[in-house]
Amino acid sequence: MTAMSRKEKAAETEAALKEAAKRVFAAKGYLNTKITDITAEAGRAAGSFYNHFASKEELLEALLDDLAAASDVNAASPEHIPDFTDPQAVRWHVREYWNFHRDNAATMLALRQAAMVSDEFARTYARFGAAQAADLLDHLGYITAAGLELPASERVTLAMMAELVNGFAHTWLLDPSAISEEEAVEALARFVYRGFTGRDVS
Amino acid sequence: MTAMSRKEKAAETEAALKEAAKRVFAAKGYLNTKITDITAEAGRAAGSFYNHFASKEELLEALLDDLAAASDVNAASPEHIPDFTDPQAVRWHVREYWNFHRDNAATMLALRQAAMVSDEFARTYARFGAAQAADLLDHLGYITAAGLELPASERVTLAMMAELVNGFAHTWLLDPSAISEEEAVEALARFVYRGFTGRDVS
DNA sequence: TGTACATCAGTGAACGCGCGTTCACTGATGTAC
DNA sequence: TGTACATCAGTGAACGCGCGTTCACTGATGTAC
Repeated sequence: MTAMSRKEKAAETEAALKEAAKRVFAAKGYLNTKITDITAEAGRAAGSFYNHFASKEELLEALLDDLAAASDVNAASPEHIPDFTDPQAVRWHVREYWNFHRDNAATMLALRQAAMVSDEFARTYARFGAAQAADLLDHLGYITAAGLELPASERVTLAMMAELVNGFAHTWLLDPSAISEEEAVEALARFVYRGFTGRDVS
Repeated sequence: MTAMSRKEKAAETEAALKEAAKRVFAAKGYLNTKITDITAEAGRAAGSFYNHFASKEELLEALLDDLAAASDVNAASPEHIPDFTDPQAVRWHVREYWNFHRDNAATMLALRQAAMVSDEFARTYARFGAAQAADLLDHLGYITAAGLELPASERVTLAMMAELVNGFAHTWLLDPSAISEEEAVEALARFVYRGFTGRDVS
């Protein structure tokens, strides 16, 4: 281990705490995790935690900031098709959500758990859902423009989709052996496409 | 207040604690509720709780037992149609789930929250889902028998439906003003029917 | 380049708050004779 | 029917555990001159 400046050392400890937190959250859940579980996993003293975060809540907020920063990167992809009358477009979006949940499983689990006990995080969680929905609103327009009928208003239709995809991904993460990712994405995409359009994929 | 036998008095206190618990769970959630919140709401002393329940977990189990006993009553209804190629049959089942969640909102919320921190309750929650699914397995047979294709295997299809209906009902209970119950049931029924059959309701 | 002092990240034992749980006590109901 | 004692539901102050949080201390890095 080479010599480090103070800033470097502090940044490294902070990163170690965040990574340790994600591992511990994934293993035993956010609500069951004690501050000392995180510091122990990170190989630091208990007091060190408070040099970087005022509380477990603040650490979670930091994780959420990281997550928001990371997901901005792959926002505009060339494969993106907004026309939801095309099953491929729906499948692509479902896969995006799926990958997001899989890649950020620990943080999303923590957020869902935190939302159960804190109004603050409940609002944050709702904001996540609203942001997802906003991106898709115009995509539904292609369906009505093609003369097809949504199952409900745009807002409610998107809420149902979010519940289905997020909930299924969350449940899958608790037992990943139940079904392969490809099967899961395919099943969700087909269910959602049918729900949206009232017709089958083929 | 007329004189009561010991048994009667104890039963009344136990009932009062359960009812108080449901009110407090609904107001602030299971995980945020302290034993003394329940006894205060019930108008009893803190120590009284332990004459009836060894812990908050045991109280929740008692609530779940009550719930199971109550739901056995209206099991076989004359309106029940198992043929899921009929949109009415799907709508009827969705409404049943919806009513169940609405009528037992506090207990179901508590169960969902308890499942986040306890493997024991996570298993109980999973058992609830499995019991729902078992009742519907043969209903899906009507769809394949009619030459229609499910979006995935029977097991996965039912898991998706459960996620959608339970999740949406749960979210709705947090903000019942967003949409009327009739609209919610209609939207869910249509989405599910389309997802199951690949065709529209009409 | 060297010395003296300041600053800071990290440490871990100790503190103290919150809340679950206990228990000696009260008053009422049940039982024995 | 009456008396004496036993039993039990309920009470609430007090106890104590668990865990978040603090803080005096250490050793290393940064700064002043």
